[in-house]
Amino acid sequence: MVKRTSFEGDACPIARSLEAIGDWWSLLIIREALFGVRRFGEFQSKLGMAKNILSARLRSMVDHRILETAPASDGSAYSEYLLTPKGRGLFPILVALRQWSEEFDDHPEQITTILVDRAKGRPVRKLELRAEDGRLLSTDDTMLKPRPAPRRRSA
Amino acid sequence: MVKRTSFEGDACPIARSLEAIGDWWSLLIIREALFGVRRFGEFQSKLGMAKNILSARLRSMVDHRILETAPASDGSAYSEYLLTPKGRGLFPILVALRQWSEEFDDHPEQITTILVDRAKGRPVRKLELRAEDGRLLSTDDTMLKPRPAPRRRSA
DNA sequence: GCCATATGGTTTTATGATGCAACCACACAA
DNA sequence: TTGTGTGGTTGCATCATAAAACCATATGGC
Repeated sequence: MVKRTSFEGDACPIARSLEAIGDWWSLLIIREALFGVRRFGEFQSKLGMAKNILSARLRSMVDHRILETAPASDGSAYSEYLLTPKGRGLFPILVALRQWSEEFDDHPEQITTILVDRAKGRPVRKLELRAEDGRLLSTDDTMLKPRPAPRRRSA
Repeated sequence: MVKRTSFEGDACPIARSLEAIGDWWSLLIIREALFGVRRFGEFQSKLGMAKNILSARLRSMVDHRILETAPASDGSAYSEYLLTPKGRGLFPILVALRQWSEEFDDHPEQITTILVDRAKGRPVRKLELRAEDGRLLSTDDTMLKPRPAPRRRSA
């Protein structure tokens, strides 16, 4: 078998996320969905991707409960693709990708949009990772610990 | 030509990030690199991936200045792969992927590690997106604005 | 020095994934 | 009835990936 290796049973949560949205198009579909895109044709025209691939990705994300189909709001007989809470939970990942590009891209002048605070219209801050007590953490301030086994019922 | 569509010239910073690290393996390689892995063989054995693919990914990330090669620290005649600042800047993306899995995965009991604050050994908080004035922002509190054109020299 | 073995890759070959175009199904309008 | 637009599915060519074989360079024993 020469199939693409699956991360499905992997213990690493990063690998598990990539299993769901780590392909070439999924996050861009989510980006559009967060902007309010719902219809197949609208995804297809905005992203310029092949229709069969879009179809496969939408189906996969519905299977992963990132999207759900709804019976169409404008009366037409087709279905719409809406984000679930799990799908909206991808927002920080998109922000992190955006900010990495903004900070390190070799041609930042080609980036034409800014993410702003809707209330004030001012750019957002960089994503912050904090400790329980509120201290800002950088990479070196963190480490991985084995998770305590979930106790089954009582002790 | 039927090649995989490139996001290279895309104006969207998310697409630009995915162009560099949006493939199946790159982020897992970065994850290992953040843990201190430096050598080809070590990446290969820890990730269990094909050596040719690893070779191609390492080369690609060196091209993108995410990794850099160094002449080996332990005396052996081979080279090591070290993260650049741009590479270490991917850390928030990995944290975001991890936290999404922790929050929404269907089988969270399969996740065996926790990201903790090194100083206290306590789990970190969720990534926070804040406005300039410090307000916590959720998806709906944000929007995209066109970026003002970078002025060339004077006005 | 000479052979065995480990490390660090590259090459070869087979298959899965992707891209494009063509096709089908249905709704609606003329 | 025909035409048009939307929402897909199917076929086929090409690309990317996986697995294994292969090669080059150390390193170690003798």
